[in-house]
Amino acid sequence: MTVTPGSSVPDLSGPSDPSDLAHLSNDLRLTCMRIARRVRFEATDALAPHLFSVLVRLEPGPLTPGELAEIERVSAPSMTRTVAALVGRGLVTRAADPVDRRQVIVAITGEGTALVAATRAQREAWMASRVARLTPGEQAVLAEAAQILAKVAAQ
Amino acid sequence: MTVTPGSSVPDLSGPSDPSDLAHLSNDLRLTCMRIARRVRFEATDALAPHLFSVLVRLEPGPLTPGELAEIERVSAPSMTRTVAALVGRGLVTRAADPVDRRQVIVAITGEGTALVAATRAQREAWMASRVARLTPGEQAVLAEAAQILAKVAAQ
DNA sequence: TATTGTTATACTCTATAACTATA
DNA sequence: TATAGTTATAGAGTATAACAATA
Repeated sequence: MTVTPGSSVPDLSGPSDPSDLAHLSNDLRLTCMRIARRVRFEATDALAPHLFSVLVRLEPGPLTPGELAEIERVSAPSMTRTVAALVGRGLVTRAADPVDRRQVIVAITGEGTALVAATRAQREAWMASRVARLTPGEQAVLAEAAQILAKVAAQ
Repeated sequence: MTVTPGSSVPDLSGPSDPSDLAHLSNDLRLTCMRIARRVRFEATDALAPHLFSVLVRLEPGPLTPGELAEIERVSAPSMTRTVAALVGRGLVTRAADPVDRRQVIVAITGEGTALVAATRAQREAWMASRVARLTPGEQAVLAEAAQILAKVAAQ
């Protein structure tokens, strides 16, 4: 590695050879997967992953079952069941579309929004408590890295 | 944020108030989860997640079904099925323990090892191709960040 | 009698195919 | 005739409870 381990001052010349680059990308990948796993694991998820995922999709606004099935990449019958489960828990509502009555409008309820917020808060608390223990210098590096990683994820 | 967005030189004073810290930890968490998701999604996994996970556990050495069930946090009957599926694909072998004949020794095969290696290479390639597009300065920041994040994950 | 692992049975989530209602 | 969604049925995965083999 061309970067000194443990130093808080990054070597801005960056990795000098392909081997370093391979190590870096692999370390990053593994670390991100571990953190994601820990975050998911620590949270006492009150809802199964597929139900929670749909709930999050509905936060910006109502969608039809067909749209949800496409976004979540599951079949239409699967989404019918998933929506039914969420309706049964009072987390979403189903309503007939007034214009095209073949369609159904699925919308998140106040209870659903609250559940998503609570889960987010729980996951955020896990991460925040760990980041808070780092030195200001380390936090600054992570602040930089967060923006770079966001670009990587968006590619 | 006290850190200039887009700058390649981190502000080593770090976030100055709790709100920044909350934002940072949340950004990091979301970004890590997105990258983990993308990596898993992009890889054309030839094996279901639970099968792959067991295979990885067996890489260091053979284990019994009971040990695997505890590590993977599933029931013993579930592990019986999982091991049977892996045996059916030729990825692991089952053998009676010569000492305690109640026990079964599950070991990864050459084919199993090759499959794990191929999947790893695929996942690494996805990440490496994206990291390679970054500037040397950005890569240097990520190299620093990878070490800090590893500490966070290990906590 | 305790332990290791398997078989029996049931529940959940998934899918494809067939069906209903609407356009 | 085409489209949106649901119901019918089947295939994996999970679990608990009952069982067989071994210590």
